[in-house]
Amino acid sequence: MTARPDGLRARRTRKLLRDALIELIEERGFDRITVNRLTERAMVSRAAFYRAYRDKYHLVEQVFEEALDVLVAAVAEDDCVDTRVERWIGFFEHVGEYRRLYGALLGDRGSPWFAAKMRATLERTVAGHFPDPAADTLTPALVAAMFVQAITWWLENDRPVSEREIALRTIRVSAALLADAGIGRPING
Amino acid sequence: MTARPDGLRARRTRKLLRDALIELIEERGFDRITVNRLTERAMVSRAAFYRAYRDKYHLVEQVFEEALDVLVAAVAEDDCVDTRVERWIGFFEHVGEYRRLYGALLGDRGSPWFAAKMRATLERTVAGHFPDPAADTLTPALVAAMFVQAITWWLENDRPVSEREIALRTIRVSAALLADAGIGRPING
DNA sequence: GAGCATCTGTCTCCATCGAGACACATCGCC
DNA sequence: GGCGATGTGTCTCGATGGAGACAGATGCTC
Repeated sequence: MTARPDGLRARRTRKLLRDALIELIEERGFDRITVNRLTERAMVSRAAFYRAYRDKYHLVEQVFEEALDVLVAAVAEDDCVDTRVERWIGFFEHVGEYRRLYGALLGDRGSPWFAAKMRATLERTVAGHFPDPAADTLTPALVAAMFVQAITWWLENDRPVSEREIALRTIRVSAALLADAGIGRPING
Repeated sequence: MTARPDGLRARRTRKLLRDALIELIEERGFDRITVNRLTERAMVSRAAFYRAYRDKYHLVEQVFEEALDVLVAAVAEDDCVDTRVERWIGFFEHVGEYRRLYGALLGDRGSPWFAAKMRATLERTVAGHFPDPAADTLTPALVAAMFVQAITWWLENDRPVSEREIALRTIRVSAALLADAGIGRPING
């Protein structure tokens, strides 16, 4: 746990716990998960669990953050092509790939904690592209909340529209929001 | 391997290998699977593989036989209700549950070996219900082949009809076959 | 046919994991 | 309030599995 060993066994233990976590969140919601059931489902001993994580919050935090890292990386990717739009389509593609995780954590059985964490992460990403981030903290917060809501809606309704469409619609609204705040090329400019 | 330990670790190793096997059969076909790729996918060491199984044939044999055992048990179940038909519907329900396994093993990327093994198993089950099994060995073989083909068709076409319908249609044809052989209440009578 | 890559099946050694017990907390129920 | 069941987090000890090396087989390419 402290040293986070990267041997096959340790990685496997973490993977099994991750998968079990997502399954159980889907089935019963995060609150009703116990370490006992988690380890039983994952076919891992409780001792191994505590070797890898402090408690179930630590586990879910790690899992969620890993996913968010990949997500932010996908959006922030500094390719030469001038296609901000493509990046946000990539964003929703990532969400689609990890839909079980995001759906479980952001959905009814999840916990407000995750939505808040995701909002904060996106907020930082958005603010990072502002000329003077300290000047306006409201706008990034609103944009971030919008994106989280877009994801939630998209997943709860079983992705009724394509990645491209949901991305375009969300960008359009956020562009209006940013224009109102007096910001020119707002996202990933 | 010889003693087949039933500790959590040993059971987990077998489960991981089973799952990896099915995945890889679906992806590349049984022939092209190597123990290396198998253990890599399963996140298990080669040493652990050889502790649990002799080779990949041993593994697939075990996995397949486990499933067939459950299957035969489902059909042979000695309930009081006079519903032979229900049992064969149960048969197809089982097949539906294990569709990834059966589909993988019986499909194009599988190996004739499995279909043959399955036919033989069903053949024994069918013959077991004959008054004098030694008298006619052709009829059970034909009936068994029919059921295997019904399963293959059903899975390859993504289960286009319900369990009940495929069961009824298959039973109807086999009833004709059995009547022709002069056998009265043929299946599970 | 030589050379190279990959796979197999087996081995040893040591890290990690499972079993199970521990005290303590929490909860629902009578 | 007391009680039983269940959960938590930590610990020890023996079992199991990973790392990695091995010879030998197979197969592909030049």
